[in-house]
Amino acid sequence: MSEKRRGSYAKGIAKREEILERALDVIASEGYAGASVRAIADAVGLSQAGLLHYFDSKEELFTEILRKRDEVDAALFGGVDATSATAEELHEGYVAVVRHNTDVPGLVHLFSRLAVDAADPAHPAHDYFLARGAGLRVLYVDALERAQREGALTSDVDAETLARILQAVADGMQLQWMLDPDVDMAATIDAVFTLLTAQRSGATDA
Amino acid sequence: MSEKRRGSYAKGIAKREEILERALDVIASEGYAGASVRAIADAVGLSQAGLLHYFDSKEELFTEILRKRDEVDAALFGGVDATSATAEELHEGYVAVVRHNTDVPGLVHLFSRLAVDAADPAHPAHDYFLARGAGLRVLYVDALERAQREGALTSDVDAETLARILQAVADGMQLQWMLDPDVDMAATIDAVFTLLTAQRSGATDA
DNA sequence: GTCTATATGTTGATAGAC
DNA sequence: GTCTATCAACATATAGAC
Repeated sequence: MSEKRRGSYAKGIAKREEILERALDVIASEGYAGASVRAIADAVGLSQAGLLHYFDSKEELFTEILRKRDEVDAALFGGVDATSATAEELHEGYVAVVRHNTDVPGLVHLFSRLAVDAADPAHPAHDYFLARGAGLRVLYVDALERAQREGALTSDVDAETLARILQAVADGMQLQWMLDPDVDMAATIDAVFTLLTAQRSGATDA
Repeated sequence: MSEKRRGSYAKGIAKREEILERALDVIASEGYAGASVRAIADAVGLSQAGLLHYFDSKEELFTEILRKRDEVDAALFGGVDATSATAEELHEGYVAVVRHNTDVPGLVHLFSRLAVDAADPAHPAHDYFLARGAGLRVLYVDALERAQREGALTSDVDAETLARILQAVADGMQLQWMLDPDVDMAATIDAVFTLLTAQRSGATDA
């Protein structure tokens, strides 16, 4: 999982993890303002060159920070690990994550910024975002399809598309929220789930 | 509407517009790759300094390019002008715009990039995005509320929130599409409208 | 109004001492 | 493994000639 690292073994890898965790904390609490390598270096108590000793480039560094964030979030809330969540668990987990994001504006900013930069296939975050999105959607589709079969969810739209919509709303609401922190991201996500579940009476009941 | 411009009058303003239109074409066709002022300058046939003669800064330049884009789009599709669109017209217009965006990846990229940068209240695009979002939502809310009163649309979620969701899906789908151009933005937007309209049988009919 | 030239700043990355 | 020092590569913005 970390094959391309240099001659450094356990010690170096541990330090690398430590750096990422520290960077995560700093960005979360102090925000991301076009964060440069130097800024992160200062924050984690290393020189700029010292920091880049552990990462091939700035872009890789930031990509790894996001990866570490996912890891931490997955541990806190049932992330990509939860293989067989119910739609209700999915709903609650989703809202919980979004609500939590409100407390880490710097990470939201970093995520959005990299999501745009990652459009370039040569950017290290390109594959990260592709894999992340695909992974999340697999998780969603699984839960959504089950809910659809149980009639607890609309079947007017296929689960794959529903998953994309859920992801899009989350990402899009982050943009709105960054622009105006008064916007209630969690409430809006919640409303989407209302839309998905409210209409099961249509073809089934009548 | 353009009061802060310098001593230049009609002539200068016309040139400014010409620059923006040209820049729009170039970015639309050749893409936006972290486009610098110099790149735009080359494209429009001016030196970098010559171009900045018409704009206070790079950030203002790019903001104005987006503004011009809105202007052009509003003329092509019923944009912010259409005051009393029906939900159906809204639906069609929305999908048409999104479909059109597929042909101008550079503009989509620029838009997304600036949407992130505009999180900073000091960025010239901050007010632009705030006003743009608010304007679009007023338009949507108007049409959505009317449709809700007619029972053609779900009333499980208030129109204001629905408008935010629609906006979020569009912005979020752009991120997904930039990452993977195979993603069908228009179809996904279409599915959202399906969600909004499919469930009107719930409380009303039964 | 537009150019050339340049001031000024910042960044990411590297070389080499310790 | 970490630092200091330094580099080259831009970028934007400005000054001043034409």
